[in-house]
Amino acid sequence: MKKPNNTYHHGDLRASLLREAAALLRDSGIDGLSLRRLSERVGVSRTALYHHFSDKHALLCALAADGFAQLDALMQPLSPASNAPPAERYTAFAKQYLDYATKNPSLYGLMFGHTLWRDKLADDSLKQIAYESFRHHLAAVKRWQEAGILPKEQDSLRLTQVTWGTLHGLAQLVIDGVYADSTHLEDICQCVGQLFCGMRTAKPQ
Amino acid sequence: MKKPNNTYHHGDLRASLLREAAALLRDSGIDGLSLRRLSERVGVSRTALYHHFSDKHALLCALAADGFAQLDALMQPLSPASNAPPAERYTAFAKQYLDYATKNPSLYGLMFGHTLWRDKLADDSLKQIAYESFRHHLAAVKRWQEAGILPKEQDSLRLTQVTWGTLHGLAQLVIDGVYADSTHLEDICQCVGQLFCGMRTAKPQ
DNA sequence: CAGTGAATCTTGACAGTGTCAAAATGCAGC
DNA sequence: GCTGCATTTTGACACTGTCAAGATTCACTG
Repeated sequence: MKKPNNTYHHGDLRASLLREAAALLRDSGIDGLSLRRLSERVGVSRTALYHHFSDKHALLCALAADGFAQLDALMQPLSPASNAPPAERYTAFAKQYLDYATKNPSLYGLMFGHTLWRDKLADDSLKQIAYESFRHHLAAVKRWQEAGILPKEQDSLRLTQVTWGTLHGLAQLVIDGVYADSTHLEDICQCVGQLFCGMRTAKPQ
Repeated sequence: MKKPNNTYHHGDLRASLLREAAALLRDSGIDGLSLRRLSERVGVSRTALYHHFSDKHALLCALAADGFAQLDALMQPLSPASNAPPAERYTAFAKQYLDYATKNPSLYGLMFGHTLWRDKLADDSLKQIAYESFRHHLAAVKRWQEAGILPKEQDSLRLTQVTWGTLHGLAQLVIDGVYADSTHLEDICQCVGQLFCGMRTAKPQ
């Protein structure tokens, strides 16, 4: 009886939900992203969502998966060689990672923090894209080790975990504003680059 | 009219709330810590808490402050010199930090993640103890720089931010089980130690 | 000891949340 | 044109944090 207009079936609800959810997340943070507010914003009932996502967590997983895809794409073009000194190249890489994190704080917090992983709630597609992103990072670390940018004697897997851990930890600290603010981001990245590549001989390719 | 027994005034409610809240946090995680469950567990009304904490966030801040105190105390005895090689000393330090984090995952997540900081909701006592903890770490870094354990040429503040960031990021990754699991914690810490102290000459004191 | 004020605790209520069951609606195919 | 199915809605439930108003007890003053 209600809604006699031709839009009972929304047609593209899943995509609309994701789009508006991302906007809501960006504007109001993770706490401001409630299903009622989202559905109201999309112009649909509160439970319409359940025919496209099994759960609220499923929606959040999809958002996080998009975030990983963005982050992965962003870090891809970093691989080509340049003739800058190793430390500077790694510094630029760190800067790019931290820039993405600080420019999308809520999304970044969703991708990692927010119980998605802790409670085994991450669905398979999220796991897949997240692990793929890690494998890309691992491959880059191996390349940098062979190029003499990162220490060759370290196990590549451990080194990847540590370097990613460093970037991730710094991102969190800067986002939350606990021990670092974004005004000194440049200096921090430089310190990271020198620490990881510092003593290494510049041996470009 | 109710509760004719002599326990209308609980007498030590604030402390009891904190104790049970910590237990609830440990057992059921951050999402399982609701004020109703907590008050029921303490045996008191749902709003009794509001006479001792202005807010739920205030309670969480108090819990987090306790966590910082524990972490700070734990890392204090690490300062005395030993004659082990630098990398091993730092490895042990990292291991201690990550052990605390992984053994108290929910509390650690509360101390950092959980919007306490992001939304400027941290009250002054929490800020104070957290910053004090950071200053202790900074002082330790300076000592280690002078002892030749950490690179002397780096700015101490930046170096502290980076080293803490590394430990923090690894803690998060291990806790959430994203890219690292706790079985390889030893190896990871070793990698950290060698990375930060690796090329440095062993110059104890 | 009586009595008053403040501190503490309880009950009732409200808006908000995620989610399930059942009914309503529109689309595609026989 | 009718039937089955996917989609959407309405109603309801248990749960959350928090406020206002009343009940109870403690500490202190006269």
